[in-house]
Amino acid sequence: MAKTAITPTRHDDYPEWYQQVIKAADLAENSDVRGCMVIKPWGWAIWENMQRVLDGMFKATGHENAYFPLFIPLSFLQKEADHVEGFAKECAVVTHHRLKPGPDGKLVPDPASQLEEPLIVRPTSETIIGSTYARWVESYRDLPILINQWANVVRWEMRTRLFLRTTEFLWQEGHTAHATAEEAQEETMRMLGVYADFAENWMAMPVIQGEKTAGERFPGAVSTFAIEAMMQDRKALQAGTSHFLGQNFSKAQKIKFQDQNGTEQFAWTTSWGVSTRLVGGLIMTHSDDDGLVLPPRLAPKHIVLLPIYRSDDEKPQVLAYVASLKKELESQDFADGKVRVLIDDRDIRGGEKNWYHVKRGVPLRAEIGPKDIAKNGVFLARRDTGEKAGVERGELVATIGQRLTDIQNGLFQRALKLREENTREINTEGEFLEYFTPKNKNEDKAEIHGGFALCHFAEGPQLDELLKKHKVTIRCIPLAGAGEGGQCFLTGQPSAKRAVFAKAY
RNA sequence: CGGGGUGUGGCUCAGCCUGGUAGAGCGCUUGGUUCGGGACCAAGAAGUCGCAGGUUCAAAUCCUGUCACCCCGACCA
Repeated sequence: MAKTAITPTRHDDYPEWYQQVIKAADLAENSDVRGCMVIKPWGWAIWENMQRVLDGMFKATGHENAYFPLFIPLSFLQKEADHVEGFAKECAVVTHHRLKPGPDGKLVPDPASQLEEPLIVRPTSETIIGSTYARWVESYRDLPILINQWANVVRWEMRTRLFLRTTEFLWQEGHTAHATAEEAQEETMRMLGVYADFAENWMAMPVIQGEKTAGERFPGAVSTFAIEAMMQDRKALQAGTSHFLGQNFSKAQKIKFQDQNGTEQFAWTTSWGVSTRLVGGLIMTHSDDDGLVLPPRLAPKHIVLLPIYRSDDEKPQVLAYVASLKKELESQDFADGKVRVLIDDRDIRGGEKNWYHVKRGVPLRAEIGPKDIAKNGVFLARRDTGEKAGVERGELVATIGQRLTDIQNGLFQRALKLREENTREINTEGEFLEYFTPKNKNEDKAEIHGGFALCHFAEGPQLDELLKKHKVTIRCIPLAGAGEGGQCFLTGQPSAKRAVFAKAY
C-alpha cells in the first residue's frame, strides 16, 4: 500500500509537506495573532527537552541564567550604528500605556498616555544587557561575566512559517563580557562548539561550523559564526549563531573597567543564540511521508505501549501486563535520564491509535495483546526504519537503551549521507548555474534540486548580483579543512578558502 | 509597500456568472455491527454565508465601501 500519512509527500511539495507534518504531529498552529504561533503540548515537550539539555551545557561551561526586560528604550538601539540598521525595519514599538474609547466606541491609544520615549520590544538584547553590564563592571576582577537568558523576542518579519520564522519566537541568548579579545574569541568558539555538539549528538542533525562572510554578519558584530544544516530538500538552515562583538557594543554601552595596570579599558563581548527554529530543523531533517520522526534523545516519549484486547475479560490482564512492563522499562537508563514510556489505552481503534503515534514520531511502538502476553513478549515497531518484529519481554527491557541509541545513530548517519551526497565543489559559473537552476520550471513548488556547493569566491557586486538573482546565499566558510587557495568561480579573483553556497531558509 | 487571490457549520470546500431564503465531505454526538495497521450502517447536533451600506417584492449571489487572511516580491534566527 503506497498510501502515506502525510499528503503531499516531500517529493511532491516540500513546503506544504512541512506544514502538514506539524499539523499531523500536533506540534503547533497559527494563532489569532498574525505571524505568532501557538506551541502545543507535543511541540512544547520537544522544546523543553532542547532547553533542558542546552541549559545543562551552558552551565557546564560556566554560565548562569538571568533575565532582562522585554522592553528596550528606543534610544538604546541607536547607540550602535550597524545594529540599528539591522533591526530598525522589524521592530514592534510601544508608544502608549493606556487605552480609551474612541469616537466610534472602539478602544484606541489615549493620546494623553503617549510615552516620552517609545519602547521597542526586544528583537535581541545586546543593548539592554550591555548597558546593565556597564553598571556591573568596574575592575578586571568583575570579568568575565557569563550570562544566558531564556526569553522571547519579536522581529516583525514580512513572512512567517511555523517554527522557522515567526514574529515572536523563543530562544536563549548568551551575553558575555571579557577582559581580553582572546578570551572573548575563545568564548565565541566554545559556544559554537556547544551548538554543534547539541545539534549532532542530540538532534542527530549534522552541521557545518563556519564563519559568516561580511555580508551575512550579525549587525554590529566583528565576526559571526554559525552552524548550518542541510534539510531534506537540500536547502540550508542556519541553526545557531555565535558572535564575537569585539568592543563595538562595549564602546556603545560604555562597558569599561580598569585593568591590572590601572588603565581604563573597554570590555570584549560575545553573544550567541539558538531558537525554536531548531524544532523546525529537527522536523525537516528526519521526518518522512508518514509524519514526524524524532531522534530518541529529544523525544518526549521513547516508546508507546499499545494495549490490545477484544473483550472486557481480556482487558484487566493486558492492562496489568502493560503497566508492569512500563515500570520495568522506566527503570532503564537512556541519554541523560530514564526511558520515557507512554501507555495509550484510549478507547479508539487500534489502527487509528497506531497512526497517531506514527505521525507524532515516537521512536518505538509496542503492541501488546493476549497473543503477545502468551509468548511473554511484545510486537515492536521502529519509527525510523519501519521494521517490525516480535520481541521477548526480558530482551526488550535489557536492550531498550541500545535500541534507542541505534535509532539515534541511524538518523544521524542518514542525514549525514544526504548531505554528503548533495555537496560538491564547484569551480565555474556554468556549473554553478546548472547546479542551482530548477530543471522543471513550471513546477517550482515541487522542485528539489541543488544542494551545498563549495566554491572559491570573492565578495563584491558581481557575486551579490548573481546570488540575488538565483536566490543562493553564502552560508559560511567552514572551519574544518585546511582549505587550499584558488580563484573565485565567478570573477577569477584570488580566494583563500571555499565557502558553502546554498539556497536557504 | 507593490502585484494576485480568498472570506459560506469545528476543518476543507461547492453554490455566486444566470437573485427566490443554504449544501457536501471530513470531524463531532448517540445507538448497533466490528476490532492485531487509518471500519461500516443508522440517527442527530451544528452556519444571522467577514462586516457596513445600497439596488430589489426578494441578496450567500448584483453594486459600493471596509476589514481580515493567504500567495508572489523586498526583509530575516
